[in-house]
Amino acid sequence: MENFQDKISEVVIRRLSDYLRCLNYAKSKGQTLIKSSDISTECGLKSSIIRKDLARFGIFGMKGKGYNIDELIKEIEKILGLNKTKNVVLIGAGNLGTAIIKYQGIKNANFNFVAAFDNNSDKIGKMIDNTKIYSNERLNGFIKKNRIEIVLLTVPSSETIKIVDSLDPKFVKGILNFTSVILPPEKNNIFIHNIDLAKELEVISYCMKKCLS
Amino acid sequence: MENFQDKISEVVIRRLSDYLRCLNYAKSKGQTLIKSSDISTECGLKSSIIRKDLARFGIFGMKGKGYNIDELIKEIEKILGLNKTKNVVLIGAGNLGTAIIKYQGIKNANFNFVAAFDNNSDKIGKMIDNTKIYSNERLNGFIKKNRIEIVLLTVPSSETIKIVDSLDPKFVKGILNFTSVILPPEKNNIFIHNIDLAKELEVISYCMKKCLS
DNA sequence: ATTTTGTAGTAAATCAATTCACAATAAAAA
DNA sequence: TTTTTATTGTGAATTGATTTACTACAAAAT
Ligand SMILES: NC(=O)c1ccc[n+]([C@@H]2O[C@H](COP(=O)([O-])OP(=O)(O)OC[C@H]3O[C@@H](n4cnc5c(N)ncnc54)[C@H](O)[C@@H]3O)[C@@H](O)[C@H]2O)c1
Ligand SMILES: NC(=O)c1ccc[n+]([C@@H]2O[C@H](COP(=O)([O-])OP(=O)(O)OC[C@H]3O[C@@H](n4cnc5c(N)ncnc54)[C@H](O)[C@@H]3O)[C@@H](O)[C@H]2O)c1
Repeated sequence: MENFQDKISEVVIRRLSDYLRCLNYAKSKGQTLIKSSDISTECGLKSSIIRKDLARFGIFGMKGKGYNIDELIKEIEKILGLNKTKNVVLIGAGNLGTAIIKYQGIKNANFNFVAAFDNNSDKIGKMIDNTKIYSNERLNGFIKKNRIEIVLLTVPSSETIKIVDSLDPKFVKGILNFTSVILPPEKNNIFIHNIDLAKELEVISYCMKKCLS
Repeated sequence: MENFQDKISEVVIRRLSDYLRCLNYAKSKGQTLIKSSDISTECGLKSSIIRKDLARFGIFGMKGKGYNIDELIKEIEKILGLNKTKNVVLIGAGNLGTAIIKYQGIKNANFNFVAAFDNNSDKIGKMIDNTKIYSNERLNGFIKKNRIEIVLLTVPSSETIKIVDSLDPKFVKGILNFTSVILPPEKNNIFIHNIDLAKELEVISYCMKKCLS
């Protein structure tokens, strides 16, 4: 249904993620149908682009009525690959890593937060909430055995490259990189996204300046 | 120099931030000149777009030689508004907030991390590293007195809207919102950027799926 | 039945971003 | 000098994304 697709750009995928949030919200209020114009106000977009985005993936609504929310959620989840649970580990259980481990948001939905890894012997063997911290040495065995597909990386920046290069692309398909080493969008067939606090601050800084002029 | 500018899109600003990182790296290695093609390999872009981005802001290199690194850094910092220090506070000194407070990365450069705020009496008055945690009640007075321009928001999502609406746009010009409530890019004349972990995971999930097909 | 209403679907038009391709020019080499 | 070399700067071409504007339906109202 969405595989006779040419090239989908990342902005489209980001919009689908917005639609999904909006749909779940509408559903939580008991709605069962939604108009493209409702999604559009909620997400700050033109309604036509929403219809176009959906049509592109072979998703159609009912003329005069709108889209069926449940169906739409299911379709978008399928497109985003959220219909199949993915196993996730975190590497580097420091300040940021601990915050993420404690954060419940990830454990919902379709991401199965399995374990954390660290190389500090004070931390190895401890639990953070329900998540056990293992020694880094067991990382690759664990990834293989537990079919880990996603890695959250929160080690010191000096360790970033070494760890990324050690991950087995046979299993690991995606990395969310929180370190300040900016990695390319793909490396060894693993997709990488950088969460770059410095860049976000710089963008905000620019916007603020413009607003004054 | 950069104000007879029409409309600059956010992607250009994000690229400037990339160039800056690349330039600082080259500088740290002792280079004084850099070619657009060097920046281009480092940032994964075509060299022509780098030259075009820079020319657009009235920044020019030397034909046959390249760009002067120091000058380029200074110009980009000016464009991004990094030449003037900005005061920053964090609201919500919980798990994530504490990690950010302890993170040294922000304190460098041009962001002056001033204080944290919380409404939990167990936390008020304590220090996290060198940052003091104040009561939320003192927030607006503090913002006014200390000319706080940027807020990092790490409160529980249920508190997000209330706090955003309480911030005085006379002083606060930008918010980095880490909560799971997604805010519009601008509200009450304050620029807002959302750092949305769920969305990043969804995008990664999509990329992974595509890679398998 | 027939008309009206509301909203989806989409082709064409517009707007925006990127890349190409090459002239301009400064420095280095001959 | 003159020639060669390297790299910038930029108009034109291309590619991509968004918006407009209108048609096609389906349901509701008359
Ligand atoms: N804290 C933040 O808010 C924040 C913000 C932006 C970026 N970052 C980045 O996130 C990363 C982590 O920051 P932090 O503040 O949590 O640092 P931290 O020092 O508190 O945590 C790093 C953890 O990684 C562990 N570690 C070190 N080497 C390791 C290895 N080879 N394998 C496994 N574990 C290893 C350490 O034992 C430690 O527990 C850094 O790269 C930092 O630049 C942090
Ligand atoms: N921890 C993460 O990795 C992570 C990741 C993504 C998003 N988030 C989001 O970040 C936010 C914070 O997450 P957390 O894990 O640090 O939660 P947390 O509960 O540990 O921290 C929240 C802090 O805010 C304080 N607080 C509550 N109400 C307040 C108010 N009105 N004014 C000031 N302070 C107030 C609390 O006392 C607490 O210290 C949440 O919205 C969460 O959804 C967290």
